[in-house]
Amino acid sequence: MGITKSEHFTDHQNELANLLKALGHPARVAIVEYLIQHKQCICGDIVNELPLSQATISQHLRELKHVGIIQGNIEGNSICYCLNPQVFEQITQFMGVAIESVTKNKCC
Amino acid sequence: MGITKSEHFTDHQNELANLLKALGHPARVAIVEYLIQHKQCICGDIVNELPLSQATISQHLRELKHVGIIQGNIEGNSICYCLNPQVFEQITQFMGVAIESVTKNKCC
DNA sequence: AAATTATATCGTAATATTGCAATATAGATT
DNA sequence: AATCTATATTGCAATATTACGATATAATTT
Repeated sequence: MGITKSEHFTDHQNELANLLKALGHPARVAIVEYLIQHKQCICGDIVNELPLSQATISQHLRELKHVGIIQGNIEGNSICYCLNPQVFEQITQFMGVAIESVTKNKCC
Repeated sequence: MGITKSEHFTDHQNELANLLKALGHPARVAIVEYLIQHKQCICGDIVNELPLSQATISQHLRELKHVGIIQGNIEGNSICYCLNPQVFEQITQFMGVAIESVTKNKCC
């Protein structure tokens, strides 16, 4: 079907899944890595850096923005994007719970 | 197109994206959460727990297994699945780098 | 105000994902 | 060996994603 039955899952499960899905594309990982490595984060720089068209990059940026991974601020006629640390902490917390669980009881 | 241009990205970017993508679905988050909460992790239990058909659960389990998030061990005629902590550590590390980067230089 | 620069959106084609019924496989039990 | 139980696979329909050219929008500069 291609349609995810979101209504059957908890808000937390849907939110976390949306975050992880947004990060689950190499171009978007590359964008986040670019933002990690550079203090300046003008959209055009990312377009020059990645082997994708301007339209495609813009689309990926919109997805990252939509789930709150990045935020964009208008600076003249360009847009400065930066990371929102909260979402990374949310993901880290989930990973931590998973790791802790496994160290406590390794069933197989 | 729907086709991701993996060849343009680094192995690390592709691997990380594949991991995150595999976790980027509420049913798979729910499966991982089930494995976190229970010591027993028989596939059939997950089928009973989640509002999806056996075929669909099996498909999600295969995806999680394929990227190494879970591993399955045969136990009689059923299969015991469990989490692989390494992948969670890999994700945590990336999140840590992102968080560290933002605290150092917040550009917007 | 016209031209330039930077980013977003639209439209569309190609491919991927999701979900399930039906069926296959494989170990366990009778 | 026939049956039962548990899981995987196949086939298919519906929907989502990815990518990009073309175009729109909006601020900047000439």
